[in-house]
Amino acid sequence: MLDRSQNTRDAILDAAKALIAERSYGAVSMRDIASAVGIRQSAIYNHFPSKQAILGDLMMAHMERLLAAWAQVRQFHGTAADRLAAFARFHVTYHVDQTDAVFIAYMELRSLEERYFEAVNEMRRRYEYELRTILADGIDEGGFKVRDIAITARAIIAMLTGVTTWYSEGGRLTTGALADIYVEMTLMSVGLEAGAGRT
Amino acid sequence: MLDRSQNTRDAILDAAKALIAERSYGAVSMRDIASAVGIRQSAIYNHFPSKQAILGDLMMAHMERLLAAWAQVRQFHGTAADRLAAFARFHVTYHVDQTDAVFIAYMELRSLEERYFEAVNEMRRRYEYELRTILADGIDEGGFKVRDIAITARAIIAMLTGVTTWYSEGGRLTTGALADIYVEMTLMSVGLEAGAGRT
DNA sequence: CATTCCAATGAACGACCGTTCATTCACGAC
DNA sequence: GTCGTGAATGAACGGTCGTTCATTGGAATG
Repeated sequence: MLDRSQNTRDAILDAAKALIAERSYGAVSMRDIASAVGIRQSAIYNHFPSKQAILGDLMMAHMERLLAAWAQVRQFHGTAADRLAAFARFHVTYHVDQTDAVFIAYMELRSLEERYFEAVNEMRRRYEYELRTILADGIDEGGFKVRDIAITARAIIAMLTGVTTWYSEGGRLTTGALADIYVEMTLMSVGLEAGAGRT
Repeated sequence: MLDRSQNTRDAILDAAKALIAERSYGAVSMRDIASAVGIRQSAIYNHFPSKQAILGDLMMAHMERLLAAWAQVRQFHGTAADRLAAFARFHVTYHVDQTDAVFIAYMELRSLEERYFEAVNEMRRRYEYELRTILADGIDEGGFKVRDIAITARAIIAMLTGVTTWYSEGGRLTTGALADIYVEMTLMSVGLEAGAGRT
């Protein structure tokens, strides 16, 4: 029965994600993870070769899901302003539901062994490149005021990702209203008027 | 001779800051810190009652220095745009030189026992309030397009603080040029034209 | 010179760490 | 009914963790 194995494996990943986000990788033990799943520590090694592999799996899966989700949403047509708005809206709405994974992805990069680190970092670069392309197109089209594409891209991503550090469900705003605000700020931050992006 | 004690104490704090920023609180041992300073682990307890106290001291000192540095720079006169520009410039230039402390302050908040956590969080609120005041003034004066003061303040701080995650000395930009870009993006993000703030 | 005081030491503590391994167990395939 | 397979177990491993403590050493004070 492969199902059971898959479920236990996922349960381990889920428990590890929640625990590491709460306490950090170094502060979570295999015994903690096992007891959250309802098994003994040694049983984990039937599913993962090491503690590092759990962290590596978590971060790789997070970045892969992020890139795949963006690939489904991205559009090549429309003005650069439209595509920037779409990017901002996607980033905020996607990340708001994944605060644990985002937190780990940003905080535990340094806890990763090189083999995982390189792969995760490469995916981060690919994601950032998507935004850089939009900014470059916006400059070509004429509407964007951007002094430095690399810095602007990172500044926008930092601004948008910041939502995960304070957002909590059941706050005063819906996800949509929250995204509206971030979309507008993003557009304005590259010199566009409020309301420029149609998305 | 009080000097020697003070120096050893500072050396412990400096070593802990660098090590924790590199590896995280949970992954740094008292033996690691001691050996970086050149003493034995047990000697640390002549200066700090516990490992937690070292982390607490680091974070409290960081926030106190930040608030004190801002208090020296802040101006009550000038337009809101000027003061926003001054805030952005201060935040970027100050944080760029303190990447270790900033990283710890953001990452290890959850590692802090409640007593320290409350104090540190209160100082963070005070700092954020400075920016909120500027935004509120800018709305009153008429020039700012801000849909939500709380979210805008956090978005701006996240954007500006983000510089610490990738900036490294000896990069292609001077600190001043870097700050110029962030100041301009900050002003535009609240709907001001590029070049609005005079600072 | 004698006294005080504090930083530093090295050994030890109980606890917990990640990982290994022989073994047990439940189950579907033949 | 037997076999093979893979998940789960509990005990154990060597090591490291934060912390304690009696002791030492070396200035500053009187």
